[in-house]
Amino acid sequence: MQLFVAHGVDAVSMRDIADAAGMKAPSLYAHFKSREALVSEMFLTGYTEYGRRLAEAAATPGPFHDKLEAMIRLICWLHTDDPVLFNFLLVTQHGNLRDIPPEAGANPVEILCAAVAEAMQRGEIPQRDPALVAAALMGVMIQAATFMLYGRLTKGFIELQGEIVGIAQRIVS
Amino acid sequence: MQLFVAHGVDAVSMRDIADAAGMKAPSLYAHFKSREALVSEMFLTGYTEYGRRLAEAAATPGPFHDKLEAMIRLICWLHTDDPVLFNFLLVTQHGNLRDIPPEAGANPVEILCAAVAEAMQRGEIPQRDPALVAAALMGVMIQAATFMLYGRLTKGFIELQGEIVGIAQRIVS
DNA sequence: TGTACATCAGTGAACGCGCGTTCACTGATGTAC
DNA sequence: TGTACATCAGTGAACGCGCGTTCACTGATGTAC
Repeated sequence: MQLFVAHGVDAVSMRDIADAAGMKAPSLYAHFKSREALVSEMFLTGYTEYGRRLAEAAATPGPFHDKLEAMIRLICWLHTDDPVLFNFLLVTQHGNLRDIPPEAGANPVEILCAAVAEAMQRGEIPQRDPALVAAALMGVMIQAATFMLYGRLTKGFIELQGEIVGIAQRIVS
Repeated sequence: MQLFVAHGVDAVSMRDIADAAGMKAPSLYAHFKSREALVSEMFLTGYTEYGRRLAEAAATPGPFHDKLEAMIRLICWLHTDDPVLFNFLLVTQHGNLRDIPPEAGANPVEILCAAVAEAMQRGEIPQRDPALVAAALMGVMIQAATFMLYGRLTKGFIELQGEIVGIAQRIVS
């Protein structure tokens, strides 16, 4: 993942990957059917794990504001805990998002959209286009991560957590 | 650009590009020094043009809220006017952003950051981390565009313009 | 304990392929006299 | 008007390279008797 983030997914060869893993290229084929399978398995594993965890946070009992805060804090924590994984998902999203099975279960985007839509139906937050509001919430996190990746934001998610929760609350208010 | 957006930048060969342009691959070298030069010239041209236009919108006279609204509406318009260019910039950002010269002049991100920071200094909006607030504003636009690209948001920027302006105003409030 | 065999992660060498790129050449168009 | 030449965007054929991938083989480890 470090290689993919540093050089871009398509600039990394099977030999590069094998080197980083301390083996030779042919050995990789004992673990992955093909290069494409390797990349998409890495992506899907991380992506669904994020989905699973986000679903937990979305299940926080109480009002929507609590759920939202739990989700935001979770994402901040995930980024801080394993920046390489987060950035890998960030950088490769456009190459892999097309092929994600649309099954809602463990898809972070789907989960956020659902949580927002539900809160609107219950009248906990003002009725707006739920997909747009979900996009706005995701956008804050993703763009903040992007700014960090390119050094435009020097503080990390841990320090910014509080401010981000504030922004999110205002978005849904 | 259509090819790049549809298949990903690295999946498109010089022969593909030449075909789409109604010529043969070697002819491309009369116009671009190399494949890399072709891609980065396409990116940089679009990116700086966006920067130029955004700088105009940021120069809207009056209070920050007017500037912000002008910028949001401009971005909505740019996306609607030439979705292929917008999506090209969206999808290729992570491959090209690293090599952008840091000269502030025509860099959309820089311009937004500067506008936000200035409004904070003048006390027009609450003092927060300007880079984070700028990231949040960009994030809304970019993630909305991403949702549209992957069919998760069926409405276009024209219809959503008003709601997006509202979200942006709440972010900086 | 010692011997024979099975297992299996890992490897060296090689494959065919499609890529980016080069280059001598073409042939239409413009220009000079 | 006709002829000779200059210009130059575009091309066909070919190049070397590094890629993903295959496959027969290795050699360490575990197991049966």
